[in-house]
Amino acid sequence: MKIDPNHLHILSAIIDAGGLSEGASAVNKSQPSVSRTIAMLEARLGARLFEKGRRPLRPTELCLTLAEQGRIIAQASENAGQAAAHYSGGKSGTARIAGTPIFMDGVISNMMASFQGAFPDVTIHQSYGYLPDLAEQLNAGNIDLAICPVRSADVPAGFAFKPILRGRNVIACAPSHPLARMSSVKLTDIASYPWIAPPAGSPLYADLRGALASIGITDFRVSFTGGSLASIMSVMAGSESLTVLPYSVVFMQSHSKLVTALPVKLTHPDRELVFLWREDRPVRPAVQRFRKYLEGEFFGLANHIEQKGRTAVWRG
Amino acid sequence: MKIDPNHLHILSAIIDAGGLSEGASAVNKSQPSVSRTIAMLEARLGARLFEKGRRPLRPTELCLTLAEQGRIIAQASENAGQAAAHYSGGKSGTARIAGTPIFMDGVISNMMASFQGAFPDVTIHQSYGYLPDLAEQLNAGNIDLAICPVRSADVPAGFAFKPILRGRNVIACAPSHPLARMSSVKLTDIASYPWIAPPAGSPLYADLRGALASIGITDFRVSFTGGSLASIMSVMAGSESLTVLPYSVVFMQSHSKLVTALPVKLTHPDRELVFLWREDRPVRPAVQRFRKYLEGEFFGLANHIEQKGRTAVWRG
DNA sequence: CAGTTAATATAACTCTATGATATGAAAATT
DNA sequence: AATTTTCATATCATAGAGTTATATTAACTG
Repeated sequence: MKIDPNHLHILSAIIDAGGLSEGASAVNKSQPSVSRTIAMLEARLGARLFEKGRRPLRPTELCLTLAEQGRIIAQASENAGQAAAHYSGGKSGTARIAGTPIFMDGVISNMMASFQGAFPDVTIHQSYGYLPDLAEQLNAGNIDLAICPVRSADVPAGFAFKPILRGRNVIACAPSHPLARMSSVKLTDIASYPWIAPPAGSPLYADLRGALASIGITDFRVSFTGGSLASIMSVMAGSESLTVLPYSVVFMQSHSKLVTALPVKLTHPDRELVFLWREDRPVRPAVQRFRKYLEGEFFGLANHIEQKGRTAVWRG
Repeated sequence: MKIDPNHLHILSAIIDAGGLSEGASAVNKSQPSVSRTIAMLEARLGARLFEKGRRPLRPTELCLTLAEQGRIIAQASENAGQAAAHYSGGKSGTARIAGTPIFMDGVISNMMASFQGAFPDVTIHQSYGYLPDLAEQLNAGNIDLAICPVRSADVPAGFAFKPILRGRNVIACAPSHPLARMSSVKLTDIASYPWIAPPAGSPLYADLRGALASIGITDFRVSFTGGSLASIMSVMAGSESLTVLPYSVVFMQSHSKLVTALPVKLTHPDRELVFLWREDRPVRPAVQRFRKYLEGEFFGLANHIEQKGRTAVWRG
């Protein structure tokens, strides 16, 4: 015997509300509607659900048994509605994000942590890559959102993008570095220290060459290359090496007292940090919410950077 | 967001069956039907449930969440159907039965025990009473079925009844009783022993007087009166008292070695043991099944009684 | 890389179930 | 007995769900 889940739901509503009319309004239906529903159910079951001719409607034992299941159904339906609303509001779901390693580790990871605090039901899958790879992953549908520094003109066709931070590179070193205590840094001072080169293929590597060229340094010694942000930081802390990093990364990591920026004005790279996604694909709510969250974080970050950078870094 | 439980059920069926067409047949619907249902659901939710343009239908994470609830709903619905079928088949539910104490304790209780073994989900409420009280309880709807000895003509109006056993009383005593070893019992022997009188008001009490009168005994000494079957049996076992009991009771209790019937032929009472119920009230399946079960048991019992009684009791 | 196959989507139409309002009937209460 | 409360019934409109037939399209195959 197949019983319509809706009917069971109505049944439980009647029992719980303690009356046919009350039950009807509990499920947003009219009293005649549920009355007929019950009558049909009784006919199909071949058994009474309520004792005949008793005015405070008295449920049969079968009725109570079925109402029990109805309650389960109501709950499940409610849960489903909640889940859908949650999902549509971006409060649950999955966001798959990828970006260049230094930014992901140095900036985004912090923001992901606070996002997770606010939206614990959103699962974030993080991975790394540079522009060509990121574009490919987006095309394959393996990730939802990419974050990387790129020239607007270089954005491949078919992608939507949104700039979130202007590129601003600085020369970074350990706070204990001899140059870090000087109020102004001369180019000749810089030239004598070894350099940590970012991973080959990363935009930062090109930035390093460009930035040094802009201040007249064309010949420099590389003491360490490759590695993640964590290894760069470690090497920097234990040596007198210098490197070029986005100021946003230095800023976010400054609390760790492992890195500081030298007051040297480099020419800014012509790239911007942008969000990239496929414009033809629907954006899942969780991804949308995650992106909006990051945009907000980056907005605040950009202000802080402008403020502090002007006084502490670009004063020269 | 309110979601139709049926849709969730369909969703889970699709997931579990591993395809839209398979899912459709799993819920006894056509493929286009469920296809459209899914399309409508997606429209209402404003989110995809299956990834677009993938042929082995690939469910979205939201879809899986909702399908989970759908599975719960399917299960509940199934349970309800089972419960209804069980109930309609009389395999679950409640049967409220009442009868005269001696019969209930001496005969029915055994049958109830085996019935419970066969139908453990049927709840039996048992109570005691004599005809006037039983009729009242039936009228009030407090019990579903009464069992008591009654003359057909005495059945009150509005009641249906079904005879299940002809009245056959015997003189009962302990197996250790001096008379129990005699192959034929003379009236003068009987006259010298004390009697246990059944509860006043019970049909058996009248039977006792009538039975003894039929064999010429009008003056007898009552050593014990009232009490339940258990107390009568106890008193009988510890004394040389005699009593009158329905042979069915003696027969059913004979395994206990506490009681036996004397080979004395009493005139049978003009009452029969009958089922009584209100003919205007619907009979719940559990009650129906219980009554049918008892009828079967009594049919077998009647045969055994005829057989054994003829050789062991009424041989005189 | 056509061509085939299998699976899903769409179209067109029917019909049942459900919705609402108005109203009748009956139990419970006063 | 009158009144109130509560449930049942009648009638009609309509959305949803069912069907079959057919178009589309992803995946497979040689």
